[in-house]
Amino acid sequence: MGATKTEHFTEKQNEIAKIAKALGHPARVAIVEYLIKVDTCICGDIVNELPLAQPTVSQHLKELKNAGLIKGSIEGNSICYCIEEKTIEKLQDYFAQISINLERKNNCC
Amino acid sequence: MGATKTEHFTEKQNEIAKIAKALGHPARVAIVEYLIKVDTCICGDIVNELPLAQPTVSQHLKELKNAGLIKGSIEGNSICYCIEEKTIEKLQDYFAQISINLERKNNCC
DNA sequence: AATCATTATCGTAATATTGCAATAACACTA
DNA sequence: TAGTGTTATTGCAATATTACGATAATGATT
Repeated sequence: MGATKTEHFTEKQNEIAKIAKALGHPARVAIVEYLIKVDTCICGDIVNELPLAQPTVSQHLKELKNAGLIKGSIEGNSICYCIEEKTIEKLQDYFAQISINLERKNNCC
Repeated sequence: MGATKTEHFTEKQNEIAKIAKALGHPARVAIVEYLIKVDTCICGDIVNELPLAQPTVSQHLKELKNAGLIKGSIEGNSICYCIEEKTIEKLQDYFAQISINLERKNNCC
């Protein structure tokens, strides 16, 4: 045991969980926020922005990429990372939809 | 090592990461969706809705409660669980803000 | 070609998560 | 109070995550 039973849940549920999980670490939240703050794709400067060692940052970037939250393209001797807007949008839509459904709720608690 | 270095990040980043982490498992996404779908607080019927054993569900509920996504109140011999709307709102606001910032971005990729 | 700068991968240790059987705790009911 | 139904806790095994030193890989610079 110890492995998540993904097969029992819907594709959408697994998708949301995957994206949420990628944002389930403050370093990765910080990376995403930084990419948005600098207002452009960033080439070779993410490691210095974080209080973590280079391999650790690299691993976090990999996970964000794997979840589709960022994309990276090789640019000379460094790598340009930027936000994958579609995925952020997907999350936003999801929570917006949830909020709409919540408003219809007859608050019983 | 192995423990997250929360002390190096902002309170907001840790807060968002904590909520996102709680949603980083399809079973917990399913629980939240179910609580919203039934359109009311639900008393003693969550275990049957999930393809997991009762102790596992109980643990997931505990984590959702710990992250502030749901709240439970004792109601006779079962427990009423419902969505903590404030927390969902917090997430929604966060992603809405991010999306606004993204729109201002000069898309370079 | 040698060096430098940047990022990725490997290997490893510490810790956390996932899942469940067994059991406990609790309130209701007969 | 014995029994029933519901939820929580404990204890454990399997797996995943987090972090980083060492090292490799890659492209640019000299």
